[in-house]
Amino acid sequence: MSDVAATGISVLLVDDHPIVRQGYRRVLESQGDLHVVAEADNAADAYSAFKAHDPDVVVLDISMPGASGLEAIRNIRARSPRARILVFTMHNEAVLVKAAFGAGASGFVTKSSEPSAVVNAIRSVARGERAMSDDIAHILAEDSLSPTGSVLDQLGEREIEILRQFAGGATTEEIATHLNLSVKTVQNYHYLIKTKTGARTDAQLVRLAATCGLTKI
Amino acid sequence: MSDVAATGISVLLVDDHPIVRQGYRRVLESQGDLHVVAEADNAADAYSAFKAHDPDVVVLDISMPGASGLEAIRNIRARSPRARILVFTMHNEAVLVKAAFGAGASGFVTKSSEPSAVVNAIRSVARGERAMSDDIAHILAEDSLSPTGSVLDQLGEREIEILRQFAGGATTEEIATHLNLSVKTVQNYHYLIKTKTGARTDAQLVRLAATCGLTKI
DNA sequence: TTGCAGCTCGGGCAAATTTCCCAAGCCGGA
DNA sequence: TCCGGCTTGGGAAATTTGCCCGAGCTGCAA
Repeated sequence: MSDVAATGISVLLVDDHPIVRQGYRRVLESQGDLHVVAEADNAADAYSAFKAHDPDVVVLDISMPGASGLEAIRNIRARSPRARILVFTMHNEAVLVKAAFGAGASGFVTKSSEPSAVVNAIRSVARGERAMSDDIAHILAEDSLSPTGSVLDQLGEREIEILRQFAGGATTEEIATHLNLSVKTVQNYHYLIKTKTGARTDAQLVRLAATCGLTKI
Repeated sequence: MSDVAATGISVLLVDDHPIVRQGYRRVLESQGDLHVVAEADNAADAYSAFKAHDPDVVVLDISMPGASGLEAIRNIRARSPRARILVFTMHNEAVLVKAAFGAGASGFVTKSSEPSAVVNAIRSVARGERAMSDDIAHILAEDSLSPTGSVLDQLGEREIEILRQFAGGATTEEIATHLNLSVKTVQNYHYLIKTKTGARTDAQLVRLAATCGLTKI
């Protein structure tokens, strides 16, 4: 990590698609000061690659739906709190952004950003600054103005877990079994989640979970 | 299009994320024989870029859930039936693959493929051959062995319409009103669709509709 | 032409689920 | 300590599902 200005910025690239990784690698290395020292295609490998290479910045581009992205952030930060992690994803839900920063990310950039914005974000993060793309800033700004907050953060941990499993296609009984709860309790959560989120339909619930990155489709 | 061997292969890149596009561009151009002559980030632009540049191959990487990807394929093929289109996406549903080929795609490669597989697919498609990545071939093979066929084409027109509205978040009553049907009829369709598709849950139904491009999320 | 097959539309009725309302234990903060 | 929020579930009415049924229509094929 030492002298960034002199040695350039070492980057660990995490993305589950090989070609995408190769593409990013070329874009980043064409900048001169950015060097991709390792790649990974899943959370576990990302963690071991981080331990092995101690990069200045981790660019995390996993599809994110599962909590695996957040877990990867937490794992890395738990090991080395000075790690700089830039989340780079196509998702732009306020909840997800907040969750990422809460888990310890230093930056959040969407794929719709210009390449220059991305490399600048990497440099900012490497300097220890917080970074986010314009669209993310707007989304967070909107979110902070809305009195309701952002749909999902009005849900408790248990509610989120049940919503995730439900949106994943599990039946009420299956969820009850998984979580060792009474069917009645799961039914009540189901109802509670619907009223809290304002979803009138199971389908709306699934869409909500999907747009929030709670589940992938 | 003329002499591919001598002039190389001209490529139109369609993807909604600029950095992803730039990454692909670099990967492709490093091959020597592949030249990215234009880029587009949506279906409409893809069509006009195609008209303007008449590329040998269109590499189409839109996120695809919406039908816009299929429409882009149909539009381009309608204008010039000899167009070669290689779909390049993270989705790997058999229905989607079939739909893409049905719409006139020449190839289908997933993002989990190796970069070499992708560039080889582009070359194959440019030669007029059909191309698909190994995982897609397996998925189609599996699908062809399943007696059920491809999930959605066992549904009637009305069933598909009701599934679309349902997955879009409409209640049973709303659907009945929209289509001027009895609530009971819609309920019966709902049930029928579930049994036909094998979905045990409304959530699974929504996911099915989404992966089939019936609804976007 | 007849007849079969499949789609569309809905009734009926028991079983299951959802919808609300309520209560109790637990825990963290004021 | 007390309040508020999370978690866990019971109860009962209302609604929906699951499944079976019939009827009208269309197209296709014998």
